[in-house]
Amino acid sequence: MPPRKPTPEGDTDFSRKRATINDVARLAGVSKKTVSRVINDSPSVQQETRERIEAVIKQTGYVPDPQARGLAFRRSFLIGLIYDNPNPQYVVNMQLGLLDAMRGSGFELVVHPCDRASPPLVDDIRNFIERQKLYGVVLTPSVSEDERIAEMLREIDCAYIRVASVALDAPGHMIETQDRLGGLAAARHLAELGHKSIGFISGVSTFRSSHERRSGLEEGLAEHGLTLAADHIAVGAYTFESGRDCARQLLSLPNRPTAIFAGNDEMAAGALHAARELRLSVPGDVSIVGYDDFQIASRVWPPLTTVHTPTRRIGQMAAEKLMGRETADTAPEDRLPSIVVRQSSGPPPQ
Amino acid sequence: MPPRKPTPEGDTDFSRKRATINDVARLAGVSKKTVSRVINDSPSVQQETRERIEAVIKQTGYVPDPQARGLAFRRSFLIGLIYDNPNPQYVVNMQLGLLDAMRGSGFELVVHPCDRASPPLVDDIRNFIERQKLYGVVLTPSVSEDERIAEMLREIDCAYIRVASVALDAPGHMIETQDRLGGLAAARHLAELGHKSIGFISGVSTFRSSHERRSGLEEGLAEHGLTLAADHIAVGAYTFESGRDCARQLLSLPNRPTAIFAGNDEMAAGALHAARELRLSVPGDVSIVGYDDFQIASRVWPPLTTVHTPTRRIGQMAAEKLMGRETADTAPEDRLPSIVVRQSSGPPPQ
DNA sequence: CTGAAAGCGCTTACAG
DNA sequence: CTGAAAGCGCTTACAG
Repeated sequence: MPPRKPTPEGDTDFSRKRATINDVARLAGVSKKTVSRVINDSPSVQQETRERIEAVIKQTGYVPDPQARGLAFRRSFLIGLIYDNPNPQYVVNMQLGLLDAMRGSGFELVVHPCDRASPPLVDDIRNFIERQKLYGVVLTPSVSEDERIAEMLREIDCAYIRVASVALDAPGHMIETQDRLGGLAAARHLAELGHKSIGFISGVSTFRSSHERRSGLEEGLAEHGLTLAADHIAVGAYTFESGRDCARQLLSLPNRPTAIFAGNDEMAAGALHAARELRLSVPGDVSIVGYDDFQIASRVWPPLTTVHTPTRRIGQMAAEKLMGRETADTAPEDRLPSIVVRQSSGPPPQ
Repeated sequence: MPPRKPTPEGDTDFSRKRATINDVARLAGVSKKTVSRVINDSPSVQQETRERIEAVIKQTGYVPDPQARGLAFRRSFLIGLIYDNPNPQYVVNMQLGLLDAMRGSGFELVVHPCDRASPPLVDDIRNFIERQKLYGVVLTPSVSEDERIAEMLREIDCAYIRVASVALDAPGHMIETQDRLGGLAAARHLAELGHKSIGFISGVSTFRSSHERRSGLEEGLAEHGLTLAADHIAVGAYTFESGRDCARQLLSLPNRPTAIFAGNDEMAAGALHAARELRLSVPGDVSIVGYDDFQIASRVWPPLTTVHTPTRRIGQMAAEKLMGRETADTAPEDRLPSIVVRQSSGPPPQ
């Protein structure tokens, strides 16, 4: 078979080479500007013309080139995920949620981990956004809580969504995870089991969630006439090791708590190790409750009672909001933290 | 302060608006083509001219627009990560490694999880690549093992790197993780502890790693005159639940093994749960060895002896190779699996 | 070694 | 409602 001669005037085989806006315009007998109007859902196209163009688009399998479109729009079709949370499961769940919403939209996800303590952080993010002309960005804790970044984003007029435990910005820029409610659920669970002496292992204080989870805990205890004793609070760092160390400290107290609420599952897993070292049984001697409901919660022994966080759903909501495609309201149980009772919590010892 | 009048002929304030190739050309008194030559490291630019242009680039902070460059090149500066491994830690480590190598290169990472069982898989990936005109892609197991995808990649002439346990392609397209060596290390460790009766929980058979890890195990056992009994092999699915179920089966055998090598940490964690249910102590009654050395390995009790996989380093090597920037040879211990001894393995019971 | 023209595949003004 | 021209910021192919 001899190589096919290119037929510049009437080529209609787009199985190998992708069709362009010019091909569609030629085949539909209109100008490329009119094709552009159809692509961009402009209302000012005659119904009949629109249908003819749409037929050609379908037939040729034409898809607009995001690069060319981006160059002309001065804006790409890339969405950036900017994060500093080191937990792999959080990161992956968030990515999956964003991608859930982005599937079929023509947008793609560019990931950008960062270090909040890095001095050039704000400039780095700014360069990343300006260089790629990002369509918008999603920020997760704790970088989402950094006002310097939010300010820069407004300055360069970049669309953004901040995922955080409380409203830090205008509603259009926020997805709230309401971690206070998670702390509240943990407190109620433990109080209802009969615990009166409860310990708290906090996450690192630079994460807003640490404070929200604690304030929810205190609110829930107060409902039952209980308070969080000062010496029953230990400040960890959301890491396994810090959870273990904090739990050692709390469980070595003469008046040791009968239950510990840890700020996340990693620290709760550390607390489990500390209890084992001290030959305390869980939940017989001490109940332990985590936060996140990541895989680790069901891998440790005993499986952890924990607060489930709908991270993937949160990610989906964030991307929908960024793309201006908010779907119908989500049921609260789908987007708010909720307690998952497993085997690490039980009534206090007699 | 009155708004500055734009000065089309001599604007030199690029603190707000980014400089373009035209600005640099004008300021350096050359054509934009010559600036383009400097950007692209063309040798045919006079030293003096080059220096003048470089000075202007530095002064203006000019960075070429990847979108415009991409449109002209017919290729973007995006690298795609295509994966179907559901383990969050694997995914995140791989991403971090790729980003390690990409930092400062001007490339960005676009993530593309997929489902290998999906019928339109190959077309989806092809559309993803062609639409975004990806510079190249990195594939990880098990999609990296799919020949239909590799074939399509060659057909559309897309640069690609396959990360897999063995060489499935030309060296220029491969990063080998050599999982056989990991199985070998696990076997030697257990044999040296004195185990004679060893069980194996395999990963899902559609992952090449399942077979490589097993063949390494058998090779290591053979070195000590041992073999893997047929009824000591259970086929899991790389999941926690499958590991638990397989271990239940193996540990309920009349001639139960004194040690179990699980194909990954998740299954090893499941095996730990099974041992606990059966009131077998680890490692007193049975030793358990995992594979991956992800965080979970040190969170469970007892902390797992496991095979460490340098996933992040592997990712870094993959991106370097894709960008044609291979650095000096890595020490083998940096890129090969190696055993990490913790507390889940010990001598067999007397 | 250097440049003027044309083009990558789109969109934004501006007309009509 | 539709289109011809100019432009987004680069590079390729061709000259000189």
